[in-house]
Amino acid sequence: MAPKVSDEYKTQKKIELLQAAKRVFITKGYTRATMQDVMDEAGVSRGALYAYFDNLEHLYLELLQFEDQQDAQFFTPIAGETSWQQITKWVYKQQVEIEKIEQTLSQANSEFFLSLKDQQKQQSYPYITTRYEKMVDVLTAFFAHGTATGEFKPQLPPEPIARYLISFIDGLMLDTAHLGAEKTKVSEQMEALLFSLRAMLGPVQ
Amino acid sequence: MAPKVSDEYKTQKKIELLQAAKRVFITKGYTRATMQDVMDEAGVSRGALYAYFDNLEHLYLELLQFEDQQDAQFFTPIAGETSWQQITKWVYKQQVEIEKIEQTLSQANSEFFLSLKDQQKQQSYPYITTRYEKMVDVLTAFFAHGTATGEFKPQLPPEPIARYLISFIDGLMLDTAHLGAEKTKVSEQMEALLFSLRAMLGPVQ
DNA sequence: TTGAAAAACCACATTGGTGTCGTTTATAAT
DNA sequence: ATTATAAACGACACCAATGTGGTTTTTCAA
Repeated sequence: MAPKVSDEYKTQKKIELLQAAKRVFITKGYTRATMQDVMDEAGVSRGALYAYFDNLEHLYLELLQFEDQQDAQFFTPIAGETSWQQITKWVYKQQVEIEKIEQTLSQANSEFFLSLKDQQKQQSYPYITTRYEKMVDVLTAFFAHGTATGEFKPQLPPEPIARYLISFIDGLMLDTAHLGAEKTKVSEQMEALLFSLRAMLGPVQ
Repeated sequence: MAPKVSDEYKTQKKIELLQAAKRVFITKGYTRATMQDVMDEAGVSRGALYAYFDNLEHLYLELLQFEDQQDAQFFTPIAGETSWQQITKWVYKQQVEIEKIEQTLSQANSEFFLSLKDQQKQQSYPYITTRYEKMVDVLTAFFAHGTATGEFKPQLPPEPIARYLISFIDGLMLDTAHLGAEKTKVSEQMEALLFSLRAMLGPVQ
């Protein structure tokens, strides 16, 4: 006997489908995207797509995880750079990301998270709820490290600073997704953010 | 001859329907709410509801305007209170609002705004796009006033501070709508906000 | 080469909601 | 009372999208 294609094949195909889905989500957002759109974009039949993903929600969730496994390491201490330099760089990276928000998944992400308000769903996707916590942890650890080296003299505990930073970025993304980068004056706001961070962290430099 | 019910009647009925709709939007958000839900909640027939509102979008827009015509005057200078006291109060009011986010329209609002990403729609509803601008103006004027009286010694121009403040609040709302008020630690973040504002505005006191 | 098994196709039944429209009911001026 | 008129009703046709399952096509080991 002899069935089947290689083990590779399926995961490769899956990645292909995820990439097509990503394109769809970027242009249509989450709410207005459909399985049909993904089929069309991937040039694949209904049955094929459903063989890999049960529904749009699962599809998005997989995409989210796939994308996530990229970043993460931005906040591990780097030799030869001060923590303040690192965070300045990160802020700038966020700015660039937000300024070309039309070409990112930010909008779709917001929609996706909002669409999960359904109680039941939230609990069945622990991944979603731990994402925020993880980011808080990473930032908190980063601030703690900067403090330990004597570079920061924080005026507030590190964790609230971390949460505060996340809220601001999320809000700026939301507003910019809605109004456009010119209307929200992204770069001016980033200046204000850096000013605030400096005040809260009291970097020595 | 003689037709018709009173002129009052219709506007009264409309308000009734808007209130029913509000309850629906609070519990289901915007995306998952349907005209059917509103009919059920209001105890009214399909035809009746459509006689007042063409579709869900128009319905929400009218509700939004109806709700908006409440606030507005929070940032007009008040005799016997410093600007810093006023803004502290406002921040606290926001905190309370966000902490009971399950009973407000915040979630529905976010969803509604996001759902308008469609280019065409955005332009046909100038009200939506000017809402943000109006809030920026109000806050900017408020900061400028506090500066004119010598109470603030701002380290940044007032407008970026205003936008920055709005972004943070929007982000905190978004995250809290998604994760709940305990997970986001609303009050700690508000402390951080006040700290930042103090640093940016340099209030004398 | 052949044939078993999986991958892909696609037609179909189903769902859930929308907006319309002909009909019934209620209102109030005469 | 009568009657013109508008408000409210609810059945219906429609649409867009979903998920299923029987069929065809590929693939690859024997």
